[in-house]
Amino acid sequence: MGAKKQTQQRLDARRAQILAAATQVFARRGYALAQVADIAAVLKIGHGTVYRYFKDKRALFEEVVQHGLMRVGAILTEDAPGAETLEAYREQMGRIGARLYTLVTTEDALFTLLLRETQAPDPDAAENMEAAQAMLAQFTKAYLSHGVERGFLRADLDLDVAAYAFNATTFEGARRILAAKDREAAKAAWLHTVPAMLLQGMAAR
Amino acid sequence: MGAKKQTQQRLDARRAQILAAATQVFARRGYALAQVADIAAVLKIGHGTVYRYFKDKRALFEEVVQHGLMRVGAILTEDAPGAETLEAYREQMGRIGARLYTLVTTEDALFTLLLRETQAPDPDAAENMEAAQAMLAQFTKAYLSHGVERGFLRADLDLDVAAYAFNATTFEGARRILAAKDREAAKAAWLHTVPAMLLQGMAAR
Amino acid sequence: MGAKKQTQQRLDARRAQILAAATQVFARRGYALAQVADIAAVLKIGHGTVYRYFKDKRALFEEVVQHGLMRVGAILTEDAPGAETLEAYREQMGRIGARLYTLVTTEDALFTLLLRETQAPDPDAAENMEAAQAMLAQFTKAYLSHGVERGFLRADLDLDVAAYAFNATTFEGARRILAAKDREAAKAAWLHTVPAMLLQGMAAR
Amino acid sequence: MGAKKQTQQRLDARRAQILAAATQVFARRGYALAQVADIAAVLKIGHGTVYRYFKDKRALFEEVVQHGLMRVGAILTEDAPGAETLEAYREQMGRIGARLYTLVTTEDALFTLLLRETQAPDPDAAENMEAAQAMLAQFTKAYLSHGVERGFLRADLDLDVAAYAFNATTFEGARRILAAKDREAAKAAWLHTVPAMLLQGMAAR
DNA sequence: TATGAATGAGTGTTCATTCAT
DNA sequence: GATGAATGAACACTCATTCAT
Repeated sequence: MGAKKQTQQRLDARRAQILAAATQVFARRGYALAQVADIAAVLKIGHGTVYRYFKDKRALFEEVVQHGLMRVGAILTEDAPGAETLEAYREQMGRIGARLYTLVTTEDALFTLLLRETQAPDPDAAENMEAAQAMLAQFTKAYLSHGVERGFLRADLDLDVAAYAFNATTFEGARRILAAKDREAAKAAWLHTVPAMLLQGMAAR
Repeated sequence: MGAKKQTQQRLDARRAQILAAATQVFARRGYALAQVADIAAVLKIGHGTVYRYFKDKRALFEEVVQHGLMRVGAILTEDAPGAETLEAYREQMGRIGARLYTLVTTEDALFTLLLRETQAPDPDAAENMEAAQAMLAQFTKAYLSHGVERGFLRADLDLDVAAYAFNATTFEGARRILAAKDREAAKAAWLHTVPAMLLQGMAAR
Repeated sequence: MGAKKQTQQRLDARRAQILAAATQVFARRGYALAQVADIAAVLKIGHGTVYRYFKDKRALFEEVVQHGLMRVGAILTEDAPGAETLEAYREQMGRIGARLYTLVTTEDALFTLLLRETQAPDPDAAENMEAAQAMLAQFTKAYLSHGVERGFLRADLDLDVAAYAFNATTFEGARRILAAKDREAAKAAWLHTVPAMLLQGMAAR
Repeated sequence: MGAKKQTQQRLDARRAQILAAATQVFARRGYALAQVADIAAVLKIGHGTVYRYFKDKRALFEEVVQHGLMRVGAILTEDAPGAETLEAYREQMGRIGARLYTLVTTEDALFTLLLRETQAPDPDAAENMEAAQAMLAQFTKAYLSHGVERGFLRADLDLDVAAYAFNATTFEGARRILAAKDREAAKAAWLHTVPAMLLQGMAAR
C-alpha cells in the first residue's frame, strides 16, 4: 500500500509537471501554435506520455485554464467579506487586488495565457470560457452586493454591469502589468488608481 | 475609360465582398479554424479568387482587423472634443458610447472578431494588436486629458491607467451586449451605468 | 488582301516574340518553374494571349525546343560534306564547330534551355527528346560515314557509338562554354582540343 | 542496449528503403512529377512517415543524388592509378568503364535519374549539380594527368577540356546503354569503341 | 483579337493521435 | 508505464487554363 501511494504520488507529480509545462508553452505560443511535442520536450519525456495523463490537447488546455481560474477564485474568496466601513471596504479591495497582481507577476505564463485565450480558440470551448467569466462576475457581484447592503455603495447601482466592468478593469490591469517594462511600478499605479477611480469616480469634486 | 472604371469598381466591390465574408467566417470560427475555402464558399466563388485580392490568409485577416479599427477610430473622433461643462462632457461620453454600441450591434461579426482576436492568434501578429490597443488608449487619454484641463476631472488622475481602464470597461460592455439575449436592454444598461460609475464612482454619497 | 497579309505578318511576328520570350524564361527558370504569366509579362501582354498562339505550356515549350534544334541542324548541314583530304575534313569539322559555338554564345538562352532540359521534364515528352537526339546522331553518323568512305577515318569504327560520343563531346563543350567566365577562351580551347583529340586520340605518338 | 541497436537498425533500414523507393519514383517520373505520396505508396507506408526521415521532398532528392554520386566516385577510385604501360593504362580504363556500366545496368533507376536530372530541376539546386560535375571532372583530370606524367598521353593535351569531354562521352555511353534494347550488346560496343577512340583517335593510320 | 478575372485540381507539409514494443 | 514511430486527415497556396467582355 505504501508502494501504491508512492506510485500514485509519482503519477500526480508527473501530471502537475505536464500541466506546468503546458502552461508555459500555451502562454508562449498560443493554443494553435503550441505543439503537444513541445510540451513533452520541455519535460524531456515522450510525447505519447502526455496522452496517458490527458485525453487530448484540448483537455490539457482546459485543465490548465480551470486550474488557473481556481487559483484566481481562491484569492477572491480568501478574504472574508466582512468590512464594516467604507474605508475597510476599500482597503480590502486593495488587498485582494494586491494579491491578485502579485500572483499575476509570479505566475506570468499562466496569466499571459488566461488573459490572451480566455476568448476561446474554438466555438465549442467558448461556452466554458463564458461560464468562467460569469463565475468570476458572480464573485464580484456578491462582493459589491455586500457593499450596497452595508450602504457603502450606491443603492441604484446596476450590479451586473458593475461587476463585469469591475472585472474587466481588474484584468486589464493584469494585462498592462504583464506588458509593462517595470512591473512593480505598473502594479503600484493600477492599485493606487483603480479603487479610487471605481469608488469615487473620475469627476472632480 | 468608362469600361476601365466599371471594371475597377467591380474589383473594389469584390474585394469588399471578400472582406465582409471573411469577417463573418473569422468571427464565427476564429482565425485558426476559419478556412479560406469557407470564406470563398460564402460568396460561391473559387477559393483561388481570394488569393487574387489578398496575399494570404493572414493578410486577409489583418485587413479585416484594420478596417474594423478604422471604423471604431472614426466614431471616437467624430464628436469634436469641445465640451464646456461636466454635464456636456458626460453627455458627449454617452453619445460616443451610444454610437459605438450601435455599431457593435450592427456589425455583429466584426466586433465578435475584434473583441475575441484582438488578443493575437499568433505571436507574430501580437505586435500589431498591441499597437492597435495603444492607439485606442491614446485617443481616450487625449479625451480624458481635455477633461482634466477643463477641470471636470480630478487633476491627480493617472491618465494612462485611466485610459486603459476606461477602454477595458467600454469593450467589456461591447462583449456583454453581444452576448446578451436582449441586446437593446444590455445596451441601455451599460450606457446608463458606466458613465455615471466612471465619473461619479460606485461609492454612496 | 494587302491588309490580310499585314495582319498575318503581325500575327507571325507576335508568335515569334512569344517564342523568344518563352526561350528566355524557360532558360532562366527551367520548365517547371517557368510560369506562362512570366512569359507574357516579358512582352507586357495578357497571359491569355499566349493561348491564342499556343495550345498550352507544353506545346510552347516543345516549339521552342524544335525551333532550336532546327537551327542546330541547319548549321550542321550548311557545310556540304565534300572534303577530299583528312586536312580539309578536319578543317570543316573546325568550321562547323566554330559556327555552332558562336550560335551557342549568341543564343545563350536557347542553348541553356536545350542543354538543360533536353532530358525531358516528363516522360511523355521524353520520346520527343530522344527522337531529337537520334536525329542529330544521324547527321553526325552520315558525316562520319563520309569520312570512312573517303578513307580518312578508321574502317572498323562503330559509327553509331562514335556519332553519339562525338555529339556528347560537342554539347559538353557548349555547356562548358556557357558556364565559363571567359567564353571566348573556352570556345578557343574546345575548338582547339576536341577535333585533334577525336581524330588523333589522346595517346602519345 | 540490444533493443536500442535493433531499433536503430530498423530506422536505418527504413531510411534506406525510402531512399530506394524515391530513386525509383524520381527516375520514373522526374523530380517535378514525382509525388511524395507516390514514394510512400511504393513502400505502403503513410506519406507522413517520409517526413520523419527527410526534411522535405528536395532534401530527399538531394540525398538520392548524393548517394548515387558517392557510388560512382567509389568505382572511379577503387582501381589504384598505378599503370606502368599504355597497354595497362588502356586496360584499366576498360575495367573502370566495365564496372561503371555494370553499375549502370544494375542500378537502372539511379542512373536514369542521375543522367536526367544532373541538369538541375530548379536553379537553386543547379549549384549542387554543377559542383558534382566539377568533382567528377577533377577525378578524371587527375587520372589523365597521371597518363601525361607517365608519357602515355600527349603532353600538349588541355586536361580540363579533355576531362570534361571524357566524362561526357562516358555518360553518354551510360545513357545509350540504358536506352538500348540489348543492353549487354550496347555495353560491349561502348566499351570496345570508346577507349580506342579516345586514345588512338578516329583517324585512319 | 486581346485581356485578365476566375477557377479548382493538385500537392507539399504539419501535427494530433494511436499503439506496438 | 513510457516511448516515439507511424499515420493520414486537413489545409494553405499555386498556377495552367478558360471564357466573358
